[in-house]
Amino acid sequence: MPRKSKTKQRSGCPVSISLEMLGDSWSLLIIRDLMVRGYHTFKEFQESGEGIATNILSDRLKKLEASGIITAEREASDRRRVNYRLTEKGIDLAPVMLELLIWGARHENTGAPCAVIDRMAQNREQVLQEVRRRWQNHDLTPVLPRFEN
Amino acid sequence: MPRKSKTKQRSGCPVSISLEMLGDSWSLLIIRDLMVRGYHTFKEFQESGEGIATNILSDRLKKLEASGIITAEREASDRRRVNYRLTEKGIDLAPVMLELLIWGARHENTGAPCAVIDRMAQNREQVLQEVRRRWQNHDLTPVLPRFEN
DNA sequence: ATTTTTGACTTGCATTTTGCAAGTTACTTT
DNA sequence: AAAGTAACTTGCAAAATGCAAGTCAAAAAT
Repeated sequence: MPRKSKTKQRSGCPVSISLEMLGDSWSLLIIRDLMVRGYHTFKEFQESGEGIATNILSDRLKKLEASGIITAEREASDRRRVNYRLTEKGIDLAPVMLELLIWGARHENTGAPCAVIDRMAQNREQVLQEVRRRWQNHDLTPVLPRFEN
Repeated sequence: MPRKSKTKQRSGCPVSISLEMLGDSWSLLIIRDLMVRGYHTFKEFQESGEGIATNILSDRLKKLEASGIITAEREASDRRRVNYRLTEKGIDLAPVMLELLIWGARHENTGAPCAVIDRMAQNREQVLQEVRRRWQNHDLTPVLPRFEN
């Protein structure tokens, strides 16, 4: 009785495979923190305002690392700290993130000012270039602030 | 003791709010079926190759309807059938879907031929226009086939 | 050089969500 | 009238999640 796999059969559709990695409520929020807020430590994610539990955060970081979306590296100057960083594969999610942001802002009452979002929607390519530039330069200046409620 | 809400406090960030509606493994797959495959009935979603359980499918359809992303309407010619359809808000998810598709195809071994995806990535606007055109015309011709595994 | 604090996790346990099989109900077809 | 079909429900076990508390190594404070 060689039954190894958990019978979780999904199709080979790219969308389906993407969702196997990203299809939960937390993964993309962590990626947002890394991508547009310049967060890069456990504590920052934890305090990012969404209220993620530490065990779940720990689990998601592991899974994202296993998927090759982020890397984890201990800081040289303070060995307690772990620095999380997007890989190339991770930063390539910027277009998905941007479209999700624009969609949410357009169809829901969010804490984000419409003017800001409209301008981003008008200049998608520019925004994406800027996000990628900061990633390359290890520039942790936030692209967007926290939208408080 | 007026404690109504389940203390589920999330931030006002558009991404967070979007994920409250879409952040699970099934919702976006149903939307994909509606958007690019021309599926529109319970049975079609069920047989779409991802193996969703009927109780979950039923639940997600309700939630998507409650979020204003889809509508449900009984067919006149066969009152058993319920026709699901994307709303404007729903079809506006096309850019998110497209970017998710491109990302998945680029970074994972999917069942989708690279040439097809590359061409889509090169002509994003055209693809989006076509998707929207079909939606407007109630044209159920699939934009993409099922990528078998 | 101890003690305290900090960052990044585990662990235990109750609650919630999911997956699966088996109904059920309202039509339609034969 | 009987059989089939579409869209669900229901019941229950298994898995995932949320919450509070604890661990552990490294750094800061005393």
